[in-house]
Amino acid sequence: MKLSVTTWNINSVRLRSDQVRQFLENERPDILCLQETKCPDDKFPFKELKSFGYPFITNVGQKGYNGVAILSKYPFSSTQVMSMCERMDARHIAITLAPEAKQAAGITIHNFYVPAGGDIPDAVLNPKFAHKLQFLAEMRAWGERNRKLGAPGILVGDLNIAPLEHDVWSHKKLLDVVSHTPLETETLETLRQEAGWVDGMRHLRPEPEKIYSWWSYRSPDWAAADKGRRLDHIWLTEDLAPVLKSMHVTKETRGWERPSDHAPVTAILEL
DNA sequence: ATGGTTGGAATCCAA
Repeated sequence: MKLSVTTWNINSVRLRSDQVRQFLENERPDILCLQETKCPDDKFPFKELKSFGYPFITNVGQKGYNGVAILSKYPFSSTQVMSMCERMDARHIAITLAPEAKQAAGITIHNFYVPAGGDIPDAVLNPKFAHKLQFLAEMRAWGERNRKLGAPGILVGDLNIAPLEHDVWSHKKLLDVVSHTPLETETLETLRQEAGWVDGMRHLRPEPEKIYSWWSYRSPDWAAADKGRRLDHIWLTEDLAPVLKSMHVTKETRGWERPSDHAPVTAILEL
């Protein structure tokens, strides 16, 4: 069987629920992980999203900021929410697929939304950058514990870091820009490798191919300028790497009217 | 060197 998983920072699920519908109609992934839903739990559009053919939904939200959700065609046997940095921030949610998901049963899918980190890449001058580093430190500690469980897993999300040289439009120009500083990129690569995750996109499409999933709203002609960054990731435990068949970015959505600044990233596995 | 845009909530903050 095929299992397809998409991650998409939607930047307001209520404003863009019709774009979610259009994307799901076009691609029909089995699982859709959303970040930045920006929606308190009592206003989350469960019914509407279910009507798109995804009867199993889990969500953790908050008013105005953050928020993560997972839509699934298959039932899950458990859900999990981690509180990071001792805050109530809704930045993680996970599911484990139930027996009805057949060969995919038992796979856990973690959906993360890493803090953006503000503008100044200095933890002393900028508390938001300090928060990002603390979040990464907690992800590292969690990743090591998680690896010892030895369970098959997929980690997706807006990690707000473009780790490799060809994950940004200009490596040199972005070395001092939050999301591509050596401190961030090295920290992310180290925690990924320590926890045994394979970067799905680069596993199939190694450098020097340029791959982006985000284009700033501030660029007047984002498509022509193409000053993108690969901030959205799908990582797999090593046992799942051999069954990863394809990875793609749906750049089309970035050209839709009133788009999210992030495009969906999808992995297709053959289990 | 600077400012550029967006969403949500409240007249600014986070991205």
